[in-house]
Amino acid sequence: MPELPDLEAYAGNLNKMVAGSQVIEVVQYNSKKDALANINTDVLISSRIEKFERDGKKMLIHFNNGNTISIHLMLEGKFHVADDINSVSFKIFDFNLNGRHLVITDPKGWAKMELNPAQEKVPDALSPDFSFAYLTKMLKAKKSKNIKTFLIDQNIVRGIGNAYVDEILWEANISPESKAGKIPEETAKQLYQSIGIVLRRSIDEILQAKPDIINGEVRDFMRVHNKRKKICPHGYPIKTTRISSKITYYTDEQIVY
Amino acid sequence: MPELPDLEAYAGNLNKMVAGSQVIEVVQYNSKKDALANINTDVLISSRIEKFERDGKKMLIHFNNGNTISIHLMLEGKFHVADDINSVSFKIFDFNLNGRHLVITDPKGWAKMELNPAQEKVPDALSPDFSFAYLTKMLKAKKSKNIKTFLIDQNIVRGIGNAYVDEILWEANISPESKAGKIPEETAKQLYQSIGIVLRRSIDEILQAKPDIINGEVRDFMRVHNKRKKICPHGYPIKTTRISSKITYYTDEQIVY
DNA sequence: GCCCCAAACAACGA
DNA sequence: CTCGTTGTTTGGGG
Repeated sequence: MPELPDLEAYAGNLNKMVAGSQVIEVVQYNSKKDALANINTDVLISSRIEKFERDGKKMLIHFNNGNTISIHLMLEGKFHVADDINSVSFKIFDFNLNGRHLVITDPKGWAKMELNPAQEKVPDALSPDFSFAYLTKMLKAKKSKNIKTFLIDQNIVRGIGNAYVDEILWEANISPESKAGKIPEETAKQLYQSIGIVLRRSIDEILQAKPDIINGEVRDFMRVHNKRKKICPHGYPIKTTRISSKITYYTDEQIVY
Repeated sequence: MPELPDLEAYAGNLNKMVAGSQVIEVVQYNSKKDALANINTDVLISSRIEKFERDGKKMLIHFNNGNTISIHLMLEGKFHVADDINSVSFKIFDFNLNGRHLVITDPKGWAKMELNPAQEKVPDALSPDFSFAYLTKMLKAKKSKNIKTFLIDQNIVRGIGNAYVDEILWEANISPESKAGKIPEETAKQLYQSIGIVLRRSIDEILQAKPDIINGEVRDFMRVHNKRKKICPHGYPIKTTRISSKITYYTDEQIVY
């Protein structure tokens, strides 16, 4: 559920709340099969949390002894900071920070965690690696791919999901039915800028609505991917359809390439 | 272009015309790259043609020294029997039968020939291997596959192409939009019988129209896959659509499963 | 709303 | 109208 802007907001707040804390104990609640596989938690004991860093749709926790834990929340995973561990349901992982707890929950048990994950090869949507040259190269390489499935494909660019892609395509005035290879150079530039604008602006909008957010999603500010809105800011009625079986919000203003 | 019934008719006539003939010389016209690859024609010299046998959409020529040549005509390949080899265009292969010639032509150069091909594992549509039990097993195994693409898939059953599949599905009263897995047992029985009925009847109808046919296709007798017909024998208007980009003729009488 | 895998489908070339 | 190969989409499951 959380996409890049949500996770970025979580990271900032988790840094404020628990960075610097020492890990006293770690408990894995391995209710579901392969969640948290292969984690040797021994190496974390007594280390301190140095920093939370978002990477694509994953959260990285860097420890001061050089280790890193990556967490992908999938559909329903959540971070919590709690004094009383018993008050938290659906726990899958608990960092005991000497009294306080950083807890990861997931009713579905689909969240994925890894110790010292390999370096990612695909650029994060807000990293400098995601250049305009890279975008145009990939638009050509995947020319017959639908532009919406292109943007949410984590093997092309990491961090964008089904909600923000609709916002980005609306901002760029590109129909979600377009083919990647048919987008003209000028429009690709527009798209590239819209990705940065929408993602960065949304981080601000989330923090404005919920300054202390570490889980859940704020979605009220969304221009089109928004169940409650009937009309986009330009006055066009918001329509819905399905693209590769994903619910899609758009307007007729957006141009099909 | 030729499908099972066409090739079956060719085989009978070629047996009448040139079976027993001795091969004096063989010439490969290797204009296109990989047509006829790997054929050592030496082993054919001086052997006699024993028999033509259709197998799926291929023609097999069995020689009396134990060798077999297989020929897939693809879209535009053709058999010819000619006295004057120079009168034949687009030659790709010539069997000199001491004066007469058995010639294979193909303007596109796509036809494929093989010496002593491996035994096929997929049943031919008119062979006993293609049992009702096999059909129902495959309908289950490929349950989400479209029924038309199922029947023309040469990895499921060999011999049926885009023309005869429409005839078969019309005969069985099954819409070409159906999913393989949704066809009830009773209807599958109907389908199984229709395959045999349509294919065998068509061989007769072809030979009735052109008793000496060894190339080209007779299609006038077709019930629905027929450009000129507007109405099927049951009085329903014939409609056209595309299924996996193949032109498809059907009527609304046919039930969608 | 997530990701993965397998199977089905579509586009292209020979 | 043929068959392969390749890339993309779809559907099911965790």
